[in-house]
Amino acid sequence: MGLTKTEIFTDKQNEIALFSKVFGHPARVAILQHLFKIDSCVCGDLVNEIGLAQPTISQHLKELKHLGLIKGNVEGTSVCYCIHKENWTAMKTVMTEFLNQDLTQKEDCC
Amino acid sequence: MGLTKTEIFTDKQNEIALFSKVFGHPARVAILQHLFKIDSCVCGDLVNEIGLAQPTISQHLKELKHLGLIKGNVEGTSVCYCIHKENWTAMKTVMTEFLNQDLTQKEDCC
DNA sequence: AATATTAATCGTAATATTGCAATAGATTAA
DNA sequence: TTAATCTATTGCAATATTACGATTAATATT
Repeated sequence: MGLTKTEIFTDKQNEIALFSKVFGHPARVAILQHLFKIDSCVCGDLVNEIGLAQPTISQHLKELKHLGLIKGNVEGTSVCYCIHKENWTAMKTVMTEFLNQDLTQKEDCC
Repeated sequence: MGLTKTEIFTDKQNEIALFSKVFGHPARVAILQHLFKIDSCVCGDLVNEIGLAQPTISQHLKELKHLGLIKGNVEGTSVCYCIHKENWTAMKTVMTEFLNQDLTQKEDCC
């Protein structure tokens, strides 16, 4: 099959999975970290920064953009990318709620 | 190719990607949420709780176990699973650091 | 011992992902 | 206009993931 049965899960569960999926590749993690690190926006130097071919980087950027975590702005022949702050914050809320589920109440049964 | 070039990324980036990848499927999210919700440990009723076949659940459990986020304990014919608290906390530290990268300093350039 | 119960593994089909060469599109410079 | 530069898209090959039926393994019950 190779096809995830999204319909049997809640919207929240699917949302968490979608965000996680996009973080599930080190290139996308590296792209995001670089966008956070650099003060000004970053264009095609992501290709130099990360050691992948230009079409590959472009594809990863597309996925990040599709989820709304980054935005791109055309500047001459190059495109300036940066973190979409509002959406990043919203994503963080969802993910943090998932990660911070309460561990304290249960005793260790295993 | 379908093969991630892990060698060109840092250990941290690969670690974040691995954790995220395991959260990148709603069934695994649902399993973890259920393990958090139930006081006592949970065995094969995950198959009933989530609408997937037993081998599929078993496979997802295996991945979660492989990353160390859950542990399983044989109890008679059934197996009792629960969150691996120490490892979950360690994972949370890594993921939170990634999610909480500073947004405040940069002005919106896009 | 024979049977039932539960979970793991194997095998396989369908689909998704990753990566890149080649190409196309868009903008700037000469 | 032509050439140069940068990014997106297309097409494809290799690999990974998802899901499940069939089977196996292990323990419990009778």
